[in-house]
Amino acid sequence: MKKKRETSTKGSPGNGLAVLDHSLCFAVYSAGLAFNRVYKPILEPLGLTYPQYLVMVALWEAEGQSVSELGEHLFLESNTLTPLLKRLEGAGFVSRTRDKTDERQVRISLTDNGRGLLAEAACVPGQILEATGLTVEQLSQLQQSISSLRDNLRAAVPEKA
Amino acid sequence: MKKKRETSTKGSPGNGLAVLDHSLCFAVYSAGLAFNRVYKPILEPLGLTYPQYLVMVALWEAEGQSVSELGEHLFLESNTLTPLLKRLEGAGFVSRTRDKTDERQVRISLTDNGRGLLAEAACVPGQILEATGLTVEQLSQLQQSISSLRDNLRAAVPEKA
DNA sequence: GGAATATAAATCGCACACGATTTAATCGCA
DNA sequence: TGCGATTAAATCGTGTGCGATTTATATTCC
Repeated sequence: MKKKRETSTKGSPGNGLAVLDHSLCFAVYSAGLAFNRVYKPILEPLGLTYPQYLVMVALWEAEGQSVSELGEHLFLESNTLTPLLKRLEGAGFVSRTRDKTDERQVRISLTDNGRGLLAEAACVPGQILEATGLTVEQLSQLQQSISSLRDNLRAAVPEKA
Repeated sequence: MKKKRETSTKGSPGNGLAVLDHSLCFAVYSAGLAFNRVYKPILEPLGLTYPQYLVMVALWEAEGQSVSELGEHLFLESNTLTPLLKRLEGAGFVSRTRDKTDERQVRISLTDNGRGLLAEAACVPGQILEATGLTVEQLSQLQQSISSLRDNLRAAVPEKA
């Protein structure tokens, strides 16, 4: 009798798949933790956490984004970003001002300190690349695969709007 | 003049690499968030968060692990696990008892409810697999790449012990 | 123009992660 | 045997993530 192979992947675990895709989720989860631990000592001298660093990267690319726009880039919402941005403001890296033409929106600008931090952060990517132990080609390929996975996952969750 | 290729990847960003490896970190980060959002509505009926589910999976595989042993499997420490395990205990899924032969260790056992949850969770992996939109082959390959990346990253951080 | 609706941030509560410290138990070794 | 060193959990404080709600502003549409 040959091994049964379901035509649909939906439902019905119980073959060896459970461990496998636990493993993908867990791999992503634990890789995220590991990245955090690599970034922490590197970002600490700059006075940034990793999520704060991501926000700064986004702002170095495009200053003056609203909270929502930042959220679209980072896949975060105001309930996460607002307190984070207030900490960045408290640290003197950004300023938060209501949009004159739409007072509902808060525009995030860089302070001189915030812009200056870019130079200090210049050495960060190289250190991270080093820690990954990957070639640039592997890194690029993996980035594409994971981004694509992320987009699939996002598409699988009903829109919250 | 042919393109210069540093013999050492250390330091020296400024070429196009910065964006690239931001992107790998960010891909992992945002894929982790996305997985969480997929898991949340699936695990909610079971009364578990994703980290709690990981702990339960580890315990379904091997009951009676100490907090440290769980931590080695999940790459977490007691400062994270202790409160999480207390919540699982409060929910009636596990019991925490001091090891008789070494009272420093706390052994985590499953309650009948905790063991019974395995049957209810049987449908979870299939739903997650579905959400990834990947074939089993892609999934397996990606899992290996990311796990390997994680191990590289972990090796790059000095041991805390 | 004004009430109902929609939208953008902010707020609140809960559950992770994790550095740093504390508490309790065991081990090592003279 | 006993005491310093080591180890295992737990505790504490800070910073995310996020569901749910609230507040303030803008839009819609009659």
